[in-house]
Amino acid sequence: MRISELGRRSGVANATIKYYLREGLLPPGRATAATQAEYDESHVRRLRLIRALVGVRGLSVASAKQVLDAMTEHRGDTHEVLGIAFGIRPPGEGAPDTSGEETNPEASALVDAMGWSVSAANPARRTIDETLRALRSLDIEYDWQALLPYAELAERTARHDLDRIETITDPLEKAEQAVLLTFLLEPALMALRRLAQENESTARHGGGDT
Amino acid sequence: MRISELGRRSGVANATIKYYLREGLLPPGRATAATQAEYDESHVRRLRLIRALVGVRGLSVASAKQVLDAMTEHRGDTHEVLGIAFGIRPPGEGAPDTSGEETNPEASALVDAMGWSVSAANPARRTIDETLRALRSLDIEYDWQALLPYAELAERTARHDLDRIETITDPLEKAEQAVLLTFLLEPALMALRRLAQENESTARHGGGDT
DNA sequence: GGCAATTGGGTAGTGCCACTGTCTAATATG
DNA sequence: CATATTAGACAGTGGCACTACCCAATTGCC
Repeated sequence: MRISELGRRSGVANATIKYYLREGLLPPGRATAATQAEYDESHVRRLRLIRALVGVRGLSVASAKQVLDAMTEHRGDTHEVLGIAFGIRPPGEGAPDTSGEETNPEASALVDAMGWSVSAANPARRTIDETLRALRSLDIEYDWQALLPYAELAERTARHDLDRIETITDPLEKAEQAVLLTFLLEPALMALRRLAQENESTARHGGGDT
Repeated sequence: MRISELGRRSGVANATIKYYLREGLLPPGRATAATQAEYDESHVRRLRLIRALVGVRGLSVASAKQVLDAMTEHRGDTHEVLGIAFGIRPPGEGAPDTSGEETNPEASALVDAMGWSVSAANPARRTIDETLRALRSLDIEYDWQALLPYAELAERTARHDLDRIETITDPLEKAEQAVLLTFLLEPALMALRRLAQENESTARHGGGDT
């Protein structure tokens, strides 16, 4: 198919497709002439993938590209794909690596306490220390130990995630699902927490309606 | 104190403080003359709060304003504050309300199944339906029932959140902590999940190091 | 074969956002 | 009184995610 049909089938504007092509998010079609290229089902799918990561999850186009690249390069290696994908930080500050040094003592303590084995380079460590630092700068007493119960719940969540991914045999699909379930599910999980919070709050404070 | 000291003490650039004042995120100081205003500790704190919501959590300035407004207006009513705060959607699409109609059948089914009592207006419902729709548009079999185990974990998370908030007696602080723990903790919780995922993945796939 | 319609590819423009810089008149301070 | 600082208003900046336009080549259709 040509670009117009691709646009129609994926629900993405023509000009936007060209933009994604330029940015390398979408692989180019098979050129049949100077002004003609053939796209196929894989392009439609890829576009939906992009829209999901950018639109639903809210990743930046650049971050989405990294995720997508990791996904297609290391097709088989779920572990590797996730490793790269985790390096993506949501829109926010992004000081360069700081790798090597143990700059995140609280995350380390937490990881140790949980008996987890995770790379020192996992940027999630920094997120945790940053959050705790922010909370304390607001005079809220909060340290890694306060996160322990959450870590326990996160562990179960992760087990669930991995259980699901393991049911897939095709290594291509596996890497893809790993990324999708990790990233796309995040807003939904936070949404669940909010629903649960409202429920719990209602239950405790009585029906404080409005 | 005057603006320069406020800037020094909060670590926010002078011009940025003026910007926040203009946007209404930061209440104006007590004007002592046409070109002089007095700021106090509450301004320092508020600035740290803003930076936490905008910088760490990644809220937009406009969203942060809504949260902050809700927090200061309905000081006592934790339930109310959270209700308003939940209305904030992270940077992403934002179709207007669609209130009233039951447009989110999957979220509703989930809420029913969990026996939760949450307002039909809670925007988290939409997030859930959106996510599920996105997943299915990518040919991934995923419905609200697949979310049930996560909902169960979310419920426990929420209980924890509320437990902590209940320890606070001062209604002012209470509302503030509710907002902070709900919002600021989100990146940390997702970070925990990623750490747990890496750990679990390593445990299952053997030490697939790199 | 002729011709309107479509296409690829490139460049420039748009709108929004979160600041940032500059200017002015009015203090504050030594 | 001289110098520095400030509040407040406004214009400018840089980044991002598109979006519009243009052109030459090609296609489909009569």
